[in-house]
Amino acid sequence: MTEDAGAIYRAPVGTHDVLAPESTRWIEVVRRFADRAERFGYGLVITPLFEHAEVFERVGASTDVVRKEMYELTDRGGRRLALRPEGTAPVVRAYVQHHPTPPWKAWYVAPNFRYERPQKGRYRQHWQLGAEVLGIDDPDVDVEVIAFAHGFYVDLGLRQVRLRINSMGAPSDRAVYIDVLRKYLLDHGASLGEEFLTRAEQHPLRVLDAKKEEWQDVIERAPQLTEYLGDAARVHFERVQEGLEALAIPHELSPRLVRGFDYYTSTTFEFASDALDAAQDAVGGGGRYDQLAEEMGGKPTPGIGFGIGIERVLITCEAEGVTVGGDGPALDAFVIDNGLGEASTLLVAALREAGLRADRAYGGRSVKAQWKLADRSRAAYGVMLGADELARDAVAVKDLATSTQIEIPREQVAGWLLARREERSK
RNA sequence: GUGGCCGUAGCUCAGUUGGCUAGAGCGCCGGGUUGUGGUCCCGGAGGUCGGGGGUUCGAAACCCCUCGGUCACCCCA
Repeated sequence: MTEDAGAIYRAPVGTHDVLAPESTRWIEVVRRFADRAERFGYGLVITPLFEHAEVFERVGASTDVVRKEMYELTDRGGRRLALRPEGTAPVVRAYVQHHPTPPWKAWYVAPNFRYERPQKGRYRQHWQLGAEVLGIDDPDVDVEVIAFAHGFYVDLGLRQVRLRINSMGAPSDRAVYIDVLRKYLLDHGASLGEEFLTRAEQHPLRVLDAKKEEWQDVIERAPQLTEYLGDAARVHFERVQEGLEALAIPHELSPRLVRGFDYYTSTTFEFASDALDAAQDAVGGGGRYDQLAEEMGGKPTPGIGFGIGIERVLITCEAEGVTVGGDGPALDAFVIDNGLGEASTLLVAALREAGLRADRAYGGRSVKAQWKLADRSRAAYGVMLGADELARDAVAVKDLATSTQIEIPREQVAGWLLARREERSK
């Protein structure tokens, strides 16, 4: 063992192992999202964990994610690859490659990788749930996509998640605006220091979401993007808002909402939780990216989608006191063997094959110890088989919550336990 | 990349101005008479005090380095 052993044999910085029972919350969140995707008519898309680095470079040269947070590698064939730092680019790449019939509605659950200093709600590997629709620019799709995400939070029981929306306009609108904004910032921020001026010059939009106190005055008085929308973008944005209102989805206009990727056009939105500290309060976000497919060498294809951070969702649930997944019995039965061995092994096997969740102890533990394990396992029933029961071709079944115990013919146990489970789920 | 705080049993933590075989609660294992858990009682296992170096008669405590955790900034999910 070297002195580094303590650092080597542990999850790398910014990554975490998720074990049960914590992991059961994860699978539940994913399951809810998958159900919802199915109800909305989205199909699962699975893309590689890594792509050619260029795929991600298309998401924008001014984004930090691309500039300094990508995990890049060169494979043995000399290819420049990168671990996925965000979910949309690979999906668009898959669309361009396979040209499925539009509108193509796809959802995904996948880890993203960003090389940054970890802190609460921010990790080097984090998981995102997401959905994308390619091939149609109907504002109704924007509304549907937003409703999909919004409903997901509501389903989970979250009440403090707020929706903010904005429009980035058409690329031409945005180009005009960026020039206006840059000029404004340079004119009014001369006293704010070099960092401000550099950013205003190079990435004026990035100034809008800066958190620096000293900058806020200038930022608040800045011209707003929505004032520079062309007719098409303005009408589109109005229809999105009307759609949200029709579905009674609360939302607030957020003229300074600029998302982290350069590819956004038109509608952009973000879900933030009041239960989280402002620094990392975004629990999901997305928007339209009508140029991205074309930038990847495909035909001009509009698209819109969102990503939701699973870790942040779970943190939010915790902050709001919302429990994900039930805390009912984890097992239907825990089988206790009293000196028989094989007969008990067969019983567990039979219960499992019958569709019941059943477990047992190993290593020849005492009967007392086995009952203790049955209790710890959060099983609904302890099912004991010993010489006495075997003689009567029965098993002893004890309700671990009420401590009442009865005897049931061996061949009826599975059916009986299934019936009890049925009752519990009502 | 920059900065603050922290690092003692599986977990949460105590360890007084450096000084007795390093403790507690929870958890884990066993027992409380022969086949029954969750309460209670008794007992037990488990720690190179993150790692390395230094100061000292003596360090878990002090100093340096290093690794790790955590939080914040930048920015994002």
